[in-house]
Amino acid sequence: MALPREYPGQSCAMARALEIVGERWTLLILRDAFFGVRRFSDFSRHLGVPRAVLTERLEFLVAEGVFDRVRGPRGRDEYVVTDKGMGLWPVLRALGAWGDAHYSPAGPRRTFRHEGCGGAVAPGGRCAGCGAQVPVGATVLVPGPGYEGPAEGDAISAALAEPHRLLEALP
Amino acid sequence: MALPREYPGQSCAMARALEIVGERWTLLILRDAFFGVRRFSDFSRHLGVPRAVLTERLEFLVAEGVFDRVRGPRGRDEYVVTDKGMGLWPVLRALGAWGDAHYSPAGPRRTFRHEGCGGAVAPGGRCAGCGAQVPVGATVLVPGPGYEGPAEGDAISAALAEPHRLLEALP
DNA sequence: CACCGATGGTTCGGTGAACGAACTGTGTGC
DNA sequence: GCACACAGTTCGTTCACCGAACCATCGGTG
Repeated sequence: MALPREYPGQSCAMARALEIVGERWTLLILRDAFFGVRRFSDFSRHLGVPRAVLTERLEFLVAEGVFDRVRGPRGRDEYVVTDKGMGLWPVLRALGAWGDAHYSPAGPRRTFRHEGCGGAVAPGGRCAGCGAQVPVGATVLVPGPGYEGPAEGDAISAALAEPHRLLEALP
Repeated sequence: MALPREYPGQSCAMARALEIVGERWTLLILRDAFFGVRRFSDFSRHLGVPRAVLTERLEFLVAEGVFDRVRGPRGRDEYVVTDKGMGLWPVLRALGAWGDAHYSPAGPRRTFRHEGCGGAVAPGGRCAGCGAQVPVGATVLVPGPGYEGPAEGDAISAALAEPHRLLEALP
């Protein structure tokens, strides 16, 4: 049988992309990585994904060149987004924009601003202030009006609630 | 236990969106719908998805307001994308752009053009010809240099190979 | 009218993935 | 040496996906 991640017979770029990032948890792992999460246990704690699944997903994403596994300080492995992985930011941004538009009556839970200029970054990546196309690394994540506060006793979601640049490692 | 489609504890717009469209097959069903597929048997034949799964997905997407179920000609049910569903086009477009960039060495398999103007539509939705933001319904799907031809004996993929407007019912 | 094929499903047994809890190994810091 | 955090692995259970077969309805055709 075809592997469950495959979509046999679909010679389509969207299907091909979904074979890489379409499995359960994968896009949320990637979202956390954009938000600055890098370590196995931080992904695990913040997402609540079974550890075996997390191992398998990280392994696969490294093999596909979406993540790099690097030795961080104190001998800990860190998973960082590659250039290829950064190409997936528009996908996550579009998903978030749709989710906010239809399931956040109080307004967006997170907003994105152009570092320096400070203008709001539209889902397409354009800055409403200066009109520039903002690269992922120059985007600052700021809680929006619909933000509901961090989960109880979760250091990761508390750190995510502070404004910070995308892809920058959390403290 | 939490329903399998859920991501418990994630108060995030992306997670919320993935609870709607993150299950296996859902985004491919939606892609086909944008390309003009509307009937149960056409989805089934073209995607090869198990019929029980297709039933469940269509039902759920109708309940969530992504599809409308309407009585088509000759008493057949048709599933058409709602305004809310159209909001997901940027997600699919971004996925396809990433898939093309990294897994289509011969160039994109499909391209998108601005109806009338004829300019290429960028993943963000802007027309390279006239600079306008192109609505989904004014986008024309055209096979690109990486297109590999329709699957053998598949009337649906043959119809998809002809240039046509998005969301317009196939012949 | 009886028949027939297409449509739009439902049912059902088998299989593989996800789940969660427990366990293991490995590298620091004290 | 010892404790602890980190980064997994193992394992039994549960659940969704799979594919094949079955069923009801509708529209035409003889």
